Amino acid sequence: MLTYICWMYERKILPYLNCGLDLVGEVLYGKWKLRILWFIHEGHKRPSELQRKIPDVSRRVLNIQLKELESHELVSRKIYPVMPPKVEYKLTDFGRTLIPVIQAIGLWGDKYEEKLKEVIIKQFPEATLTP
Amino acid sequence: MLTYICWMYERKILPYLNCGLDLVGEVLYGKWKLRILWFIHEGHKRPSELQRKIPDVSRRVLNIQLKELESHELVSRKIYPVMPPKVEYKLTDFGRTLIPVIQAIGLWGDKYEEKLKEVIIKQFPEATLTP
DNA sequence: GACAATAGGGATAAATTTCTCCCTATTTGA
DNA sequence: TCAAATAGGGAGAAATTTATCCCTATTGTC
Repeated sequence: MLTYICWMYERKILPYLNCGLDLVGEVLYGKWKLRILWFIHEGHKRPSELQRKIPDVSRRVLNIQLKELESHELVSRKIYPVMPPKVEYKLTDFGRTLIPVIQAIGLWGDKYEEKLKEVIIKQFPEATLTP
Repeated sequence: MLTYICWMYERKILPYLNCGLDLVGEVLYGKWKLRILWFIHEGHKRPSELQRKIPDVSRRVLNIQLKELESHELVSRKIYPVMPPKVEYKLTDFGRTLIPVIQAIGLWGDKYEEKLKEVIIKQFPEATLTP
């Protein structure tokens, strides 16, 4: 049986908060979160913009991950009382401290792009991936 | 119906390989992988040592994530033909290039430990977490 | 009037990851 | 002889995350 607290799944396994890596995992462990943060940092503030930047994420999940980032105080959400509705996200001061870290991760991925593609793709049967 | 290729789940949704962050996600997106890499880097080479360093991971999952890291060529596995069995992991040259990135992540987590604990813990009902 | 764009949620299914339990095999030590 | 340590896998369940489908509401445009 699934139970939810508001929009959030009620976890049965409590988080581990032993070291810095644990803590980071709690706030960044989500399939799209790093990219969401990065695109917000790049100035794509509105949900619809973010969705266009990351077309693979469904709108539903994008909303949920944004809510989590907001609840972790990495981003803030501003609502404009206009119609049609307008919402803008931006990084908080706290969220901004994460940018150099995300950048380091992305740069490593860019630097070793070829190697990474090689080791990732070799796990898939032929013809399932078209580079 | 679940199907597995050897030890690995046969994915139905293919990976996204658009940018560096996607690529990194493919090899580091696992609950324990960053810590596994970090402890190997610190010199804890044997599976049993790693399990003692990370008691929260089950032995089964530790093995699986080690296999994935090996298949992604971030670590290498050396078997000593002795009894009882002895296995040692170490970082590959490629894996070593990741250490500064993991360190940056961990340092950020350490630096903002208090803030992170605060925003994480506030999502849990009272008395479920004992700091 | 029909339709797109805007933001977002409910319900539910599917995918994926992680966990639990149990089993193999060998050597050392009590 | 029995237990512990070593490395590791199978089967299946549970937990968690992500995806899909559909709905609300308003304004502007064709």
